[in-house]
Amino acid sequence: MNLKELAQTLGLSQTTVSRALNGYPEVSEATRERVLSAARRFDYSPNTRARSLATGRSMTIGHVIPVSTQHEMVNPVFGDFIAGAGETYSGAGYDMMLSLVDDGAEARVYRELRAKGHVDGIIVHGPKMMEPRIPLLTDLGLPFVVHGRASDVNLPYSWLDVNNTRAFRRAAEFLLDLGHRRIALVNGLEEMDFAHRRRDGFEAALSARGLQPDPSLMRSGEMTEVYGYRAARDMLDRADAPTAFLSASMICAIGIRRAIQDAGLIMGRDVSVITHDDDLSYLRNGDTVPLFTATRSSVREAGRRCARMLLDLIEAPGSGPAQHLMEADLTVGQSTGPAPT
Amino acid sequence: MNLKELAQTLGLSQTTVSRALNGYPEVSEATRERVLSAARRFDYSPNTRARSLATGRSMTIGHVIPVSTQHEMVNPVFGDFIAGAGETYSGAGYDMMLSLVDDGAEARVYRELRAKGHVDGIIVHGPKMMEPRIPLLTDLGLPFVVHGRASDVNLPYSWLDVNNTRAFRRAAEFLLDLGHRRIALVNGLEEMDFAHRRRDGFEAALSARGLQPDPSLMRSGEMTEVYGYRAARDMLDRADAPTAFLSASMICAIGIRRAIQDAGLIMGRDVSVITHDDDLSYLRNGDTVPLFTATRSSVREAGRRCARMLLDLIEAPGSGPAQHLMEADLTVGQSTGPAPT
DNA sequence: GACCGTGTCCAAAGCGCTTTGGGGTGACTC
DNA sequence: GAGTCACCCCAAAGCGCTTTGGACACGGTC
Repeated sequence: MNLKELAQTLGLSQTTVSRALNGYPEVSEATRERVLSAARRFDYSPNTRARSLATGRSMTIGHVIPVSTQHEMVNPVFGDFIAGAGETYSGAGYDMMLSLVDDGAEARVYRELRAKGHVDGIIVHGPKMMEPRIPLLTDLGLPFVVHGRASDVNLPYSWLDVNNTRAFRRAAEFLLDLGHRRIALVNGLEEMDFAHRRRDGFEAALSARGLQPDPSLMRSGEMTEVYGYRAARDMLDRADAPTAFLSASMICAIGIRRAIQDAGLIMGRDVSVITHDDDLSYLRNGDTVPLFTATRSSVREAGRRCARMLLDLIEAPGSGPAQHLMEADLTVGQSTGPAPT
Repeated sequence: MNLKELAQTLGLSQTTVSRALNGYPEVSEATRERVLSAARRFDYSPNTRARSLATGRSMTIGHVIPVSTQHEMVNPVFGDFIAGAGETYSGAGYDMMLSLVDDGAEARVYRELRAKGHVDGIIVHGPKMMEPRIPLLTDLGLPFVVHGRASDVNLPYSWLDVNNTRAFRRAAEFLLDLGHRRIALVNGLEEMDFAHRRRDGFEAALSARGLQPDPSLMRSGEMTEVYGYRAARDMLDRADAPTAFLSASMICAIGIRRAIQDAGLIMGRDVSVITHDDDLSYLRNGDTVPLFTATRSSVREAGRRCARMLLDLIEAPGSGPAQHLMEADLTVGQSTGPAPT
């Protein structure tokens, strides 16, 4: 059933039917009722392609996920982020489009998305420190919101980020207060902006206590379980092993815990661990008592808010870029304790 | 830049330009070259909405993800599945659309997708045993492929599934061969078809050895770390604790491992664990030596193949439904050993 | 009665593309 | 030299919707 047929059935023009359905005032209440009930009866809903061709709006948001072919890794927070964003979209009548793009081919994809008119806006995932996508999208005039930030970009743009620096600074201070002096950082890839900021926070905390960060206690890599395990295993094998770990993600932390156990040590007693916790639905941090001491910030909530920001940007284009910084809260769990003497 | 402008610039008609770009034979090679190079130069790519309005094909595949509002859980395998499917799509010029739908509202969403003409086909995720979506989609005439199967549906339809029954049967036999007699099953939600099949395989293995499955050793729930932990903790606390666990997912298994350790036991010596392993990119099963003995089947590969099946179905509608069963292989890791005497 | 709103509806253009149904040109046959 | 093909190209219709620019009727004003 399309508009034409529906109009014919009702003995009305397409114009009137369209207006009735879209809530325009130029149509009497009686007619509107008649149209609406017929639309329901015949299960009519307007063809999106035709509509968006006519309006110039696609009512679709694009998510471009960089997939590095070397690593073949899909960020595990992605599902939760999408779930949050999806809630906002479906409430507002938007659809969500996913493009998985090889690292590096992003420029082409953005240009295409723009030219094809496929999306009204874009969420940028996984910004690096110097993020060429930001000037590119600004240039293309496509509304976008970055999940995260890019330190080395000077343009104004919309972003939503967790206060990574402060979170990791506090976490490090917490460990220092417990007497730990040799603290390891098992970080994400440091070309990623968030990882860089976390390292900054970590180093700032050490420096404030007059400690030199030890490069041999800092690792950077993709946040898998195996990476966490190897990094921790490696450092624990040393004579001057760290007494505490700061981990970039729950998954890493699970690897670190495994390494601690394999070394015959006990987490929370012999070795302390603090991790960042994205509050993933399938990987909650313990039960009533948190398993890990953690800096927590819900990535699902981030998804909801990013989406909201983007829709606002699309619907009020004049409003200019907005920024939003979420604070992570430090919850104390069983994985930390005083430094062994 | 749109087709009209491009045609004007070249001094050709829209028809010719369109045909040149789409590889029709009615246009000379010289002209085609001229058109293609101009298209590149002006960064032209056809407006998808207009094109799909004209062709009746949207070149988009829909993924409808059920999100139960009670559980708020996004299946962690989802990211990897999508990554696999995405590879196939982008190779074939298809886009991917995601709809997150409250459990139960799916019927409405499918109808809408159909009426709006938004997608050419659909991947059905997470089929239950009696899956109303299958008759519905058949009825709507929308091509679809199910990732998984639905035991209680008698219509012919396309699916791709892992041989869950055999995988769990083999895993259970492996444990039985090691002398285990009290084996626990930490299963997924048993209304899900895959969980049901796994249970079948498990029970079949026991029965074949003349053992009665003990209902108090079988749990069913959403496959989170905490669920695995609780289930195992619970059972290990009993006087007649199981000596082995069969786990529905890596994430569960991590929880089970934690419970074993908390109970002061050693995995692989005191208690054995076999898990199903979806080969997630961020959660590889150990390093050179597999951590867990596992039935492994790559969900990313499943995504690739499901997508391929769907595209085939769309491009050759007459071909009828296809089925594909993937076998999981059993890899032996450090988590299993002879039953303690 | 002429004029002006106001409320309700409609015809037709246009969004950017594909595709149908020719049309013109030159080479080749007989 | 007329007829026949290829070959290359074009004008225009149509996909299903929104939106512009009226048209028409009816009541109220002066």
